[in-house]
Amino acid sequence: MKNEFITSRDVDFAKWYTDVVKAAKLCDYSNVKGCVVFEPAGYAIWEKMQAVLDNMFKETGHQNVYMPMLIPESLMKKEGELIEGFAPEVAWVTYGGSKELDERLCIRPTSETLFSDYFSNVVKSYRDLPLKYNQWCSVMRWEKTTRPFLRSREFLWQEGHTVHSSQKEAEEETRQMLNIYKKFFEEYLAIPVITGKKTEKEKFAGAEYSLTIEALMYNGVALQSGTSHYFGQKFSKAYDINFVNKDNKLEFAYQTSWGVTTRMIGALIMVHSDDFGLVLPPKIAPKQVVIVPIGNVSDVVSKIYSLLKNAGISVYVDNSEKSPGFKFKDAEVNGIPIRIEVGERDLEKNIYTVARRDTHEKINVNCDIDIVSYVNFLMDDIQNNLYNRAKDRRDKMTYKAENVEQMKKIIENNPGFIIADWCGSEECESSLRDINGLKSRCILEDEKPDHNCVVCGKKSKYRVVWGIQY
RNA sequence: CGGGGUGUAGCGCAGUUUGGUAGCGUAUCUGGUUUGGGACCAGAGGGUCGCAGGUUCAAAUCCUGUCACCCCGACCA
Repeated sequence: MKNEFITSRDVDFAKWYTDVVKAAKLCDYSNVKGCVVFEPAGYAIWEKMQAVLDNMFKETGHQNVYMPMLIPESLMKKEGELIEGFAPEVAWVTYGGSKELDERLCIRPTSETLFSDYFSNVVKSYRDLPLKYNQWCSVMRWEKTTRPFLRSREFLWQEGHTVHSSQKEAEEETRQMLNIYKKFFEEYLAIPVITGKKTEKEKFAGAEYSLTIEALMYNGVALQSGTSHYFGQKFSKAYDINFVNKDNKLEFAYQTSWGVTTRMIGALIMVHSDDFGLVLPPKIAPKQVVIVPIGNVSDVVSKIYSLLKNAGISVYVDNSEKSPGFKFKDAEVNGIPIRIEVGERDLEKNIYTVARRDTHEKINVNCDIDIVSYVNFLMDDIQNNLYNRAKDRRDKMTYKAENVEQMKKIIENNPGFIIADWCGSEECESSLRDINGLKSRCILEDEKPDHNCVVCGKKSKYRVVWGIQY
């Protein structure tokens, strides 16, 4: 029954992942390692994500802008931690035509420097603040190992950059954007996430602190899915972004940045999809319903099609020359949430056969029911089912550990999230890397540690989620 | 950067040991018959065998070099 072109995810997860990507035609490899071609099916998912997020950003007072792709080396180097963090993976432009450039230009790996430089020019007074900007663009990081959507050299993302006149307001912004990401993941992508603070070692280069949303994939591997950074005055001091405050004193501004990427497409695959191919939550699926006609049924098909389309449901009819069986498999591999089979044999009995992608259930539906309400009901149910299924799995794969031995045992048997208390020392944190590359995912801010440090046994400062990451 | 592997039709592969006309499956195209879980028959098109050099009457095959990609480590927002 399962798709013969797709390796089972329980046999070889990495192969399964690329099989699903290829079978659903989400992207194709290009001539440059780590740079992929986004094919229509993959780009449509991104456009849907963009539409929802962009609306959320605008509702919270953000405006879109666009910064250059190239950053002069001198500008890039003004803030020390950032360049130190990104230096190994930036790509440089050294020639303009045939002439070697006096100063080389880096292809943006992230745009803090450009935004900060711009902000320093335009921010004069507290009356100019806050500035709440976002840009949709691609960035480049010269990664050594690459995988479609999860880690590529060029990837698409949004990066929000804001400037505020007070620490409080900037920190509130950092929280707000993290919550927007959490809401987007849980309500639209149907992916439950853990939120928390990155450790000093894992935080963004140049940030005072970084907040993160962490999701757990089907195979128990963690995926850093979105981050929101509080910069305090680090960049404003390096780039001279100051303003006259209400007391007529010069003050450095407070900044944030936050971003999510096309990696979210990878998360959708690794959380929801199965051995039949892609599975998409209805709220993010570019195509929500497919109608498969069997035999001479065009009148009924066009009636259902119009009803659904006029109700704002994304529906298409598979009128290709292929056999019905092929169309069923095709709808499955492409992750269409609902398939309506309209066949002569069924119509004699006054029914349609409706198949849902998440459970593979086939339902006989009476032709007299209100098809629009039924499809809407089913989409809600699929959306909820996908979320609950992912959450149950994540909860089952979330463990507690009190010492290194327990952590080892857990990771070697069933990878997942491990909750364990930690003293806060970088030595203890780093030493856990020896266990299959175990890293801290985030500090749980709302929970207090009640055990000693898993590594050194001294008093704990934090309760931390650990995991193996992509 | 270290260890291993692979480059042959769009995709998946055989052929390399032992040098001798470039093959198979699938996809594509044409015609016909089909349609309830990846239809069938007949025909057709498609190749710098990763690249460069060498040995040879003759190289996908042997030798040397080189490049790319994949996997495992290391490294890494």
